[in-house]
Order: sequence, then structure tokens, then C-alpha cells
Amino acid sequence: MKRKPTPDHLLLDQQLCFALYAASRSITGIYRPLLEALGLTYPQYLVMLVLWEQDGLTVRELGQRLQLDSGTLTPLLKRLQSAGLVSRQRRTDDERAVDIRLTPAGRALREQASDIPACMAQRLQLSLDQMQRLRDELKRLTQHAQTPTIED
Amino acid sequence: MKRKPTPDHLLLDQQLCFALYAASRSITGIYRPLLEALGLTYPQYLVMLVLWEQDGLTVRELGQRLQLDSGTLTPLLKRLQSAGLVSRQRRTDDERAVDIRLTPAGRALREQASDIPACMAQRLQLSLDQMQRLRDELKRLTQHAQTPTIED
DNA sequence: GAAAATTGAATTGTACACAATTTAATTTTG
DNA sequence: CAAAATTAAATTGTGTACAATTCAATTTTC
Repeated sequence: MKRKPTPDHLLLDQQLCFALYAASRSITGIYRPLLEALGLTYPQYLVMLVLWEQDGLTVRELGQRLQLDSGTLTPLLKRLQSAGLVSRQRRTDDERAVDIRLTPAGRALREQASDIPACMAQRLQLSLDQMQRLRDELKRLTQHAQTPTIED
Repeated sequence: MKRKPTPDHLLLDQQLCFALYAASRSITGIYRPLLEALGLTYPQYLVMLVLWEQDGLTVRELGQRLQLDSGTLTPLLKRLQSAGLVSRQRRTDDERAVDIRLTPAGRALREQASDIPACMAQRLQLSLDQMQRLRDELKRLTQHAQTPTIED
């Protein structure tokens, strides 16, 4: 008599978290050579995406959008500034806040980036539809993850 | 006449990669307090999962399983060693390789970890079925991402 | 309106990631 | 079998992540 093996919930291949972690790093790895051509790292690219969408945000607003804190963003933004892509300027009306703005070079970089999404989609062999579904499923997961457990 | 807005492939919310990146970090964030109780970080937990499954792997073998290189693993494993959870021993038959083995404490930690998967599933409000589907979809994505483009 | 609380960046410290180099050990090859 | 090539870890250097603290600026509150 053959016995079914005990389902082991600690097996690596069972883990959703590892599948996520591995997928995220793999995808970042595909971006790397594409972004290297623009002189950007992947998190820097994300910051640029946000600024291309809406220029002139504070560090805090960027952080809310990307779910990153100042400990990550401050040095990253200093590097983008050194690269001549953004300016960092304390607000005059509230000197606690620092405005991040694209320089002309930062704005110009957008054109060089415009092919990246199509390039990635093609590389990953995903239809637009499949990508959207997976993306939205992941967004739901993130939503759930960030909904704190109710404890009154 | 209303015009459809140009679909902008550079919008952050369109990006599968950001959904992945954000989801991965969110999930890690949920593990953090659970793992803190075991004195582990998330990547350390992954190493322990592999070793609980198969004890006595080399750094290289661990790296293949987790897709991490020695630059990441060497210091991480030294920390696990300092914590008394693993031993690091050069092989006698091939002195280039370093065997990583669980200590009794490392083996014992497995029991404390055994509830984590169920705890996570409950926290994320996912059925086992949903988790499996998403996990397998992500594995496929990783597969594709790691299949090099053909260039003879 | 001054003390207390809050807020926004920056800083500090720890721990990954990952490319590139180094070093030592082992294989392969002529 | 010795030189050349390969392999496995470790090391070095850069760039995130993120908790915790600090510091200055602004609000709130009494």
C-alpha cells in the first residue's frame, strides 16, 4: 500500500512568497541591461516613471506612491541628482518638505525609455491580456497584505 | 467629442514589474514580525526552508535553489552560523566547496516555523487553490524570464 | 503665543542583491 | 604530468530596503 506523503507546508516549492520573490528578482534582472543603457537602476527607473507621470513631488509623496521610505529614497534621489536627472529643493512654504523635479535631461530620458515596456512584454512572451490579469491579481494581493488585521 | 487618452505604457500602475516588486516587499513585510520571533530575516528563512528539506548542501547548491550567489549567501550564512543554526565546513574531498549543515538548534527551529505558512495564508485571505494558481503562474513567469533569448 | 506634539527628511546601522575580482583547488589538455 | 582552463567561495564595491533615531520646521493645544 502506497501512502500519500504528508503535505509539507514548509517545502520551498510550495511557497507563494518564494515564487513572488524569485519572479520579482528575475524580472528586475531582465530590466537591468535595458536600464543600464539609460544609466538607471530598477528602483531609480520607478522613481523616474512616477516623475514622468507627475513632476514636482516631495520625497514623501514619491514614497507613498512607491511604498519606500526616506531611508531608501534620500540616497537614491541624491544619485539621480548627481546624474543630472532631478533637482532637490526645499520648499519655501514648508521647509520640512523637499521637492523633487525633473531636469531637462530627466524629462528627455523619457523618450529613451518609451520602448522598454513593449520590449519587456515581448521578452516575457506575455499577451497584454495575461499581463493585465496577473498585474491586477498581484495588486489585490498587495492590497490584502497591506490591510492590517483588525485588532480593536 | 471625447477622445480616448493615449494609452501610456510608462504609467506606474500599468507596470507588471512594479506590481510584482510591491507585492514581494509587502509579503516580506508580513513575514517580518513572524520571523523576528525566530530570529530570522526573510532570506535567512528561505535558506532554512531549503536545509530543512535537504540538509548538507554546498553554498553553490543553496545558491542554485534560491537563485542567489555567494556574494549574498556567504555573509548570510555566516550570520546563521553566528546564530548557532548552521555549520560551515570545507569538504575534504573537494576543498573548494563548503558544506552547510543544520545544527541541532537549526533543526529544532523547524517546529517553531511550522505554523507560519498557515498563518500567512489566513492573513492573506487566500484559499489554498488561489495560492497555488498564483504561485504556479509566477513560476511560469520566472521560467520565461530565465529562458535566454535565442541568439546563435 | 509658548510648550507639546507632530511631521518630513536625513542619518545611522544592519542586511540583503549582485557585478566584478581574487584566491585556492580541481580538471582538462596537449 | 605540467600548463591552461574551470570551478567554488570569498571579497570588494555599489545600491537598495527598512527600522530606529535625530533634527528642524510646523501644528496643535492649553
